[in-house]
Amino acid sequence: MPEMPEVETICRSLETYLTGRRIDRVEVLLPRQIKWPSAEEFAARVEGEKILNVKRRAKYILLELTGGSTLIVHLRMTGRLVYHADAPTTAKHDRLIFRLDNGAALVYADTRTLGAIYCLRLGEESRVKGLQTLGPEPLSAEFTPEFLKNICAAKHRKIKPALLDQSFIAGLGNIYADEALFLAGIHPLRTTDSLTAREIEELHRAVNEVIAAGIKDGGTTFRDYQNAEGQKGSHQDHLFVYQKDGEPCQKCGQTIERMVIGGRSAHFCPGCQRGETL
DNA sequence: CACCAGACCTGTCCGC
DNA sequence: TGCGGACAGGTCTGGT
Repeated sequence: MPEMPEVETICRSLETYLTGRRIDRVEVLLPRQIKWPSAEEFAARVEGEKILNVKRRAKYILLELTGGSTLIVHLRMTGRLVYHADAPTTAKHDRLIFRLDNGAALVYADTRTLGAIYCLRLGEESRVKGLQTLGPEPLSAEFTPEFLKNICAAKHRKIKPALLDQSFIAGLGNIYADEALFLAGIHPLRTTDSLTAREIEELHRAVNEVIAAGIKDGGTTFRDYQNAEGQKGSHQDHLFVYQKDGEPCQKCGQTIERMVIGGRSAHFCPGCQRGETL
C-alpha cells in the first residue's frame, strides 16, 4: 500500500504522538513479522525505552530509541501503523501492539503479513539490506535533472521498472511511477538511455510533482492504506492513469491501457505517452 | 547487468 | 453457492 507520500504522512503524525513517549511493553502477536533480532530480544531492546524522534528514509519508518537502538518498520503492501489514544481492543489483523506510558498504544496491523520490522543496534545496519542501497529521494537536493540524466544514460533498461527500483530513485511505487510517466508523456516501455534531455527534465519535474501532490493529499487510498489516525488519503481522486484502464484519458480522450512490465501492471495513455519503439 | 519467475501472505473480485 | 484464477500501494532470491 504505502509509497513515499503515504509513509511521509504517517511519519508526520507519529512524530507528534510519539516523540518523548516511553514504550512500556510490546505484545508480539505474530513473531515472524520481526526480522531482526528474535522476538524475545526485540522486546527486550524496545521495552522501557523512550522514543527520541521519528524519521523516514524512502519507505522506511525509523524510530530512534534511548539505549541506542532504532526501531525500523517497512509496511510493504498492507502494513499500517495506527496510534490509539485509548487502549484498543485487538482487531483481526493486529500483529504488534506497543503499549505507551500515557495509556495509548501504537498498533502495527498487516493483512498480508508481508511487512518487516527490525530493531537495530549500531553495527547491525546490514540487517536491513534495502536501507543500505537507496538512491536519492524525490524533492531532495540530490535529486536533480543532472542526476537523473546521468543514471538514465548509464543504464539500458525500461523506464517503468527503473522508477520502481529503490536503488535508482527511492520512494516511488506503482501508483506514483505510472502517474509520473503520464505527466511526463513518456511510455513505460521506453528505455532509460533513449530519453532525450527534454524528456528527462519533464520526468524530473513530474516525479517531484506527483510526490508533492501525494503528500499534500495525505496519500492515496485504494483499499488498505490508512494514516496514523486510521483515516484514508485523498490522492486517489486526482489520478490520471493508475487503475483507470478502459476509461477515457482526461487529457486526450483515448482509452487508458494496462500492460504487465517487469511483473507489475503499468497503466498509461497511448495518446499522451508515445515512443514505445525507441 | 537486465530480466524473469517465484516466493512471501491474505483477501477480494469476477467468471463459470 | 462454490471454486479457481487473477490481482493487489513491495521487495528479495535465484535462475537465464
